[in-house]
Amino acid sequence: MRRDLAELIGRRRFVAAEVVDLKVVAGDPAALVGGLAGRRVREFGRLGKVLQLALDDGGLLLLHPRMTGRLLALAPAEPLPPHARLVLSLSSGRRVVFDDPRRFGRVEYCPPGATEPQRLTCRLGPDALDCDTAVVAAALRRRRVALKAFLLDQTVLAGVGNIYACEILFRCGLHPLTPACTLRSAEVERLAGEIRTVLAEGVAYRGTTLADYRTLQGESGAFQQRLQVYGRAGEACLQEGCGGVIERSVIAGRSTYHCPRCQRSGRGRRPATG
DNA sequence: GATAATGTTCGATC
DNA sequence: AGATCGAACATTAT
Repeated sequence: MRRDLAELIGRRRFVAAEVVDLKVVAGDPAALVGGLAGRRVREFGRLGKVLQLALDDGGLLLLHPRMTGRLLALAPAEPLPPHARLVLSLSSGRRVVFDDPRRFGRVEYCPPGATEPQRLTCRLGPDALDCDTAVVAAALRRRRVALKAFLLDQTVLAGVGNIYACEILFRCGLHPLTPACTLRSAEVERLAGEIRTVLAEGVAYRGTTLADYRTLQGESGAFQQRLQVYGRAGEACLQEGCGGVIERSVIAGRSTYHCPRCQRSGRGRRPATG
């Protein structure tokens, strides 16, 4: 999303911002509208799942798409999509709309020199895409939580969501219930490596489109074709010669998928093997 | 009509 | 303090 947006917007100015649904703004909608007018983006950044646009006057525009939010580039005369929440008009005449059926997504405007903490990013740990193995190792050591919950905790590492958490643990051969602090050093290295690899692959495949996600140009991602466990409950494990059947469970309140034969480092909490 | 969904936050309870 | 759980948020699709 960050790369597509940087390409589309570039050095063009925002000529207007329209808040279609007040709920999308965390903070003051009028401040956002007034603060964006006439500004251009100095830097297109991102931390975890949050887009960070640094403006030329020191202001900041943050956006978190949550479950179903997406940014769409509109053709010149194209009508707004049915769930438009925010519309940004550019000096090129083009418009970018934040479309979000479930209305969980949020945008936040921070004026230049703001003293208040940024609501969308202030609790985030370091970014997961280029996470440092030593940082992951230190965080793992301190926590007894299930690995699945560990990966979803955005204060530890920012950016791993439910789909990628399942895929990362499968590739590591680690059971999702394994307590974080029990990993051996080889497993720690493997986990940190797969976090980086799986996320990079997700980016290369332009995301995972199960139903809602679209690129800025409205195209579906392709990583859903690469999923090995997510959403595959009852189906055969894809690992050559495994013969296991993918199971679904709920960990940290989220659907979790794993192969009971490939992922067995449960340290006593794994299901009976028979 | 019931269920589940790519995410986060808050309150209650251990 | 940490963890854990459920509920809440809101809408759509199956």
